[in-house]
Amino acid sequence: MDMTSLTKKVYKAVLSIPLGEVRTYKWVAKKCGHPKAFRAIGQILKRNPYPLIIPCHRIIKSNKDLGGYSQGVKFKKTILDLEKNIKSCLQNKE
DNA sequence: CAAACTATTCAGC
DNA sequence: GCTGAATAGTTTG
Repeated sequence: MDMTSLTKKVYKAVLSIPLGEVRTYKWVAKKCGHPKAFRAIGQILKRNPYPLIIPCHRIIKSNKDLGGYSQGVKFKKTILDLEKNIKSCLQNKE
């Protein structure tokens, strides 16, 4: 398990993102203490050994652009919409 | 150890 | 709004 300086911090940062919410690479980079490692973070997420335990689909570009996804941007969009649906369901409690 | 690659970001026009 | 250049870290040889 390559827990490099960024990897470890990125994991926690990404896992800290609320359901249905999205953060930018810069946001994660800054939270990790590496405000200029936004690209390296993308690399880690892309090559991350556990894409299932890491909500890497919640990471998008600063322009609100999806950016990319290890399993396909299309899938990423689907998950984002799905998470929003789940969030909506949780708030819709009577 | 050095080079190459990258799911990005910023600046200029 | 789009194109070009820059930056920082991971990965591979």
